[in-house]
Amino acid sequence: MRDNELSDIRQLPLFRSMSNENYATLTRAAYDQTFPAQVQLFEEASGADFLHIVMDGAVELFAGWQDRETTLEVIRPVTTFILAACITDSPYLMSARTLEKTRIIMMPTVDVRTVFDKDPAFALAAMTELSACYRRIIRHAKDIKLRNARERVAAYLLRTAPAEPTNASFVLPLEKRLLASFIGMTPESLSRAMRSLQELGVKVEGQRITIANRAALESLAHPSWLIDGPDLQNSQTRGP
Amino acid sequence: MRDNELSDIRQLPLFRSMSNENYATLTRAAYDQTFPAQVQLFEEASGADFLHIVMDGAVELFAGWQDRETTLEVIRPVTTFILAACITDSPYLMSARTLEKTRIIMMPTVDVRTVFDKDPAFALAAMTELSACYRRIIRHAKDIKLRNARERVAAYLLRTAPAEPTNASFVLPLEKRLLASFIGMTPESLSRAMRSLQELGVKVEGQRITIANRAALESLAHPSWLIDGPDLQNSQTRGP
DNA sequence: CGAACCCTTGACAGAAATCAACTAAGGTGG
DNA sequence: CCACCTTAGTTGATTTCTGTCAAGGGTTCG
Repeated sequence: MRDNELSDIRQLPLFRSMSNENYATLTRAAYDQTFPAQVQLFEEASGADFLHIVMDGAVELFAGWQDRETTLEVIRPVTTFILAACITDSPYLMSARTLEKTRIIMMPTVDVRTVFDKDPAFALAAMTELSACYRRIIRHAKDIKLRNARERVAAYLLRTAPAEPTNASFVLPLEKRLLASFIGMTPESLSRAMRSLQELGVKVEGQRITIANRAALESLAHPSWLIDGPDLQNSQTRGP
Repeated sequence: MRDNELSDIRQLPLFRSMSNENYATLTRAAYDQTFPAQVQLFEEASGADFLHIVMDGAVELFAGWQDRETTLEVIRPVTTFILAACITDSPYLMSARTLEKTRIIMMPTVDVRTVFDKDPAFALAAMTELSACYRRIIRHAKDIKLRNARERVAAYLLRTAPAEPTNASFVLPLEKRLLASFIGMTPESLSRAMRSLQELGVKVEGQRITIANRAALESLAHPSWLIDGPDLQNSQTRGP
């Protein structure tokens, strides 16, 4: 890897506090590759040989069953993914594909485990990272199990919209068909849900969304910090 | 805590390989309590003050939103829970209640974090444990998002049924209303789903289930190691 | 015995998926 | 530059699935 990339990664919470020596071990055998869009990086059930880090672009983590498929997560820079499979040396439970042109650092899992064993700072950072992943997917499960389709769309819009200015418009960071898969519905249902939200002051112009009446949307979605995550400002509802 | 309990816990993967000294630190301030059924141990959004370990009985992890509620997990002995909230010192994302008379060890999270920082063996064990939790909830999300209600019930029966003898009967480890909540449906829907599975050779007599035709059930549920977990023997379907 | 509570069943309503058709936008190649 | 093709998105009609509401049976337990 080139030096400037090295320093980029070095700043990540996962690597920030570890020793230089161990960091060198990790990066020595790492690959840095740029993939075009729609490339499958790995397939569920295959062995976890690398810890992946998205430096640029976007990666979809998805899973299939029979002829169905669902998106579990979309990874954006700068973030690691599949840490859990790495640590336990287990097969992936999800497949990964690039959504756009994407640059990825791949570190051999053997190195990750080696360094994990001898660098307490890295161990702590890895644990923190994995805890965050765990809590994210718990939230996702709650979103799916507790809210209906329309409520999920409303909540997604609220947590995706910029906090300031309050009623600003923004562009969906995901293709609608992908968003539909992520929040557990068909593209048709998403389209209809968005349409129905127009009566609550949501304007939809292609990828651009304008929330004219945040309060109305909130009274439907009841955004909660316990489901929508810490990034969402308007999360008064802390209790059930 | 009494000595015999200490040795019980000591055998857990999480504590097995750590030093005696650090183990002593962890257990010194730990509580050992036995609760009756239907006691709420903690509520989502509250601070994670203790790492919990179920020694006996069963604990439900659930979450509420508006007037709805869903079960995320049922913990049975001997297992820890809410490690992630412990490590990150964040509020719980789930509430917990006992399902029956339950004995629980509670270790102050401050001690857990202290020991985590200085005992690499414990750090590794904790990471392994958390990875397993992460992968379990990923599987749960896949189950919910990829299968419909009837398929989820069929898959649950297959993964709960003893592997040998093939067509033995068994008793559901969960109340049906709880099972329904766990696999994301209403009790009424579960009841109907079970009824409809009778034509596939499933006998339902109260809590006792008999699978007369495993193959028929499998052709509906398509059990997969990637969703139903490593405990399920009949998980040929490794690919999508 | 009565009071809960779990489970089941039936009737119904509502939600969401499916199937199909159509539009619009973007890219390709003649 | 335009015709063509592909694909995302939308819309409508319809079916399927699932939740809701209501009632009744059975069990447990005080």
